Amino acid sequence: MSRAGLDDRIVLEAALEITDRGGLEQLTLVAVAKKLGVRPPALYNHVNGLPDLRNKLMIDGLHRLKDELARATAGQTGDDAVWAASQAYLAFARKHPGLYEATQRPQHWQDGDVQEALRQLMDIIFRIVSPFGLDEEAAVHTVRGLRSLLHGFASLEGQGGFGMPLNVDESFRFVVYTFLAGIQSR
Amino acid sequence: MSRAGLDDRIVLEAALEITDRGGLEQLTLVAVAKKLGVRPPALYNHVNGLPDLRNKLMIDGLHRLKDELARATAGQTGDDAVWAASQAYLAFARKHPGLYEATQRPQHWQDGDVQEALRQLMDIIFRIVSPFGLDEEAAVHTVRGLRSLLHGFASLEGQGGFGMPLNVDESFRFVVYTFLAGIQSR
DNA sequence: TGACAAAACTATTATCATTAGTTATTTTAA
DNA sequence: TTAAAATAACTAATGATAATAGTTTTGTCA
Repeated sequence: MSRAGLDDRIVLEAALEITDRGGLEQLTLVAVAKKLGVRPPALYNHVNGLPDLRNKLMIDGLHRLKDELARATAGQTGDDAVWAASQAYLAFARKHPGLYEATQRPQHWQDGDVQEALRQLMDIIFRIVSPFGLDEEAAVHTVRGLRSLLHGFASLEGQGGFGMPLNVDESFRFVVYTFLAGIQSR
Repeated sequence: MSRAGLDDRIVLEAALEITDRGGLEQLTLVAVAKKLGVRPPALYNHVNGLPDLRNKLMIDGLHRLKDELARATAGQTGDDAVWAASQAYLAFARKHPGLYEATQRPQHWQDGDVQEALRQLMDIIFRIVSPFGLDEEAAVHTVRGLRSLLHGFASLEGQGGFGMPLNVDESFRFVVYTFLAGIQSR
């Protein structure tokens, strides 16, 4: 029988690779087990079924995204910070399409760990817009707008939704700075 | 045996209701068959398997969305047209969460009917921003931004992603007009 | 070294999509 | 009006997947 020496982390890592390669739909226990050279039931020693695996993937993705945003914006402020965060956000979605997709699945938002990961992510975004000196309501609106813009762009691009033959990076810059200009003009 | 009197349209309608009620994940042939009082294989007389059904749902959703946008913006221009289209877009995503979700699945974007439906949808959005007198590149950037904003907002809201206790409709107005203000300031 | 916990296994059940082959019902055309 | 063809449904069977139960092997530690 010779143990495979699995581990929660190893299982998650395998799930991540499968998901980034083929999308969240490709993530099955059979696929993970095959990748790890093990029979599907063996995974239940490390993960509580497929929904739990998806959930862990979501939490992992949220933490990674938060870390990327924190790193990218360290020491920056104002428009620069927003632009740095935007670039980091899109880069993350591009580098980890499956993980990013997993991050956007609301199935388990009642889960405590998910909520905590989300809270930390939101914290960072609020901190990024705080130098704009907006009142509390406007700050919430602005954060919602920024999230919408970033998620919408990443999501559409990931789906191949931008068909026109025009550089996508330029569009991204245009779009983020347009939104920033709109904020300034209020 | 007494025929059930099915029909492509009836099957699609049943699929739509199931999807809007429980999300795209809930759409199974078993569920559709049960709803129609029929055994699953009977559906193959009207639909070429589950992928085809999802595809038809996508096309149907794109056409409906396009029609809503066209209707909402008829006779309007400038910021008013953008705002009217934005409201119609969000209203559609709210009224048909499952159908909207199906619309955003890129699985079959090589399908000719899907491309045609998308083209028509894009046509309308381009027509809406055309009065802004942007050059060709800026128009593409702007359309990409508007789509990102609308899709991102609809998607996040649909996932329950806006947790703060602040009116979501106000945020939507704020966000759309902020983007518009950004366009003007360029 | 022997007991126990952990990790893997086999076997099984249930759900779903799909295909093959069959039967009943319409529709069409002679 | 009726026989043939097309259509719509069915039953049965297969294959993929998730999940559970029960068993066996492997480490670890007192």
